Amino acid sequence: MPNNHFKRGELYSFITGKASTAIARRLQKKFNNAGLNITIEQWSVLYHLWKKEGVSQQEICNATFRDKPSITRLVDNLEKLNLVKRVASENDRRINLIYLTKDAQKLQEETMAIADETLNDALENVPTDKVDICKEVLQIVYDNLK
Amino acid sequence: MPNNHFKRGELYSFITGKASTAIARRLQKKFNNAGLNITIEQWSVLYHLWKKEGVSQQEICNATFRDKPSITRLVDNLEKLNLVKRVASENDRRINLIYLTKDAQKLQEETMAIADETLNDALENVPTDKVDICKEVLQIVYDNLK
DNA sequence: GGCATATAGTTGTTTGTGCAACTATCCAAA
DNA sequence: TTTGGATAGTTGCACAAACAACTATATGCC
Repeated sequence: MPNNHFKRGELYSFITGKASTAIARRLQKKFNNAGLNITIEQWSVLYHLWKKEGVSQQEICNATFRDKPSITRLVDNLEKLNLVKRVASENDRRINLIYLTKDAQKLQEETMAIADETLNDALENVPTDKVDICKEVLQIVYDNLK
Repeated sequence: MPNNHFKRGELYSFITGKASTAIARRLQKKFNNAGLNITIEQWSVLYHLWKKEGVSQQEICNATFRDKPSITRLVDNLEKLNLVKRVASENDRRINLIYLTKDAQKLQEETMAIADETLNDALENVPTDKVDICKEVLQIVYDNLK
């Protein structure tokens, strides 16, 4: 039995990711309270577009660890909210390049401040070095399963 | 600025819980490959019932960090699969007590072995002390946001 | 007893996810 | 140049989560 064997009683909360669920719920509530009419999933797509826009849906899939149908529908909903636009690529007509609208640009500052605040809430009383170890472990877990 | 302030570029994967998502997907695949026709969410309910059955739906809500409608529907689906039964409480007719069927009892050994295996896959090359720190951090995060 | 309030559970709606099947386009090799 | 395989994106389906609104039952207080 390897020394990293997990005790059964602890399986559950690790698998369900209750901590990340709690963070997501808190962030969503703060968006709602601020009158921001977007879901955290939509926000996570905008998050990547603020870093780099004019990317294909496939690139968004890779960046956000989602499959193609999920991104199709998130982009559909973001388009309905007038936050992004699909623009057919001239070089390759299979590709939609996704661009931000002015409305979406306006959201960046406010939502990022709320997200910062949320993570500060979450990590209160957690020493920085332990946060670093936690991130390291989660990254290895992700790589192990990729 | 508190010393636990999170750098913006790292917000995202923490919030989305990509590690726990990856674990969940791996576990679901192993269930499917083993011909087990249940979702991980259904399994997470069974997981608690194996520890203690004959509990109310509300108790399952608390144990699994879900709201009541989610549990209503998970129990609906588990009932359709003939894995649990709702039994009206005699003391309090508002309450459904949830019991496992024989079919569900048979699933315990096999699915727990698969879950163990999945976590061993996930935690390969992660030293035990770092796993412990990670769990500790995630627990504090959860408590901070509760 | 009767009423207000709390609690247990259900239902409807919107949104998101994962999978499979599908269309359209591109590219490379015969 | 045609054809076969790869890639980008969409659609249908089943399942799940969050929220609000609802029903039914229990409880505590007058």
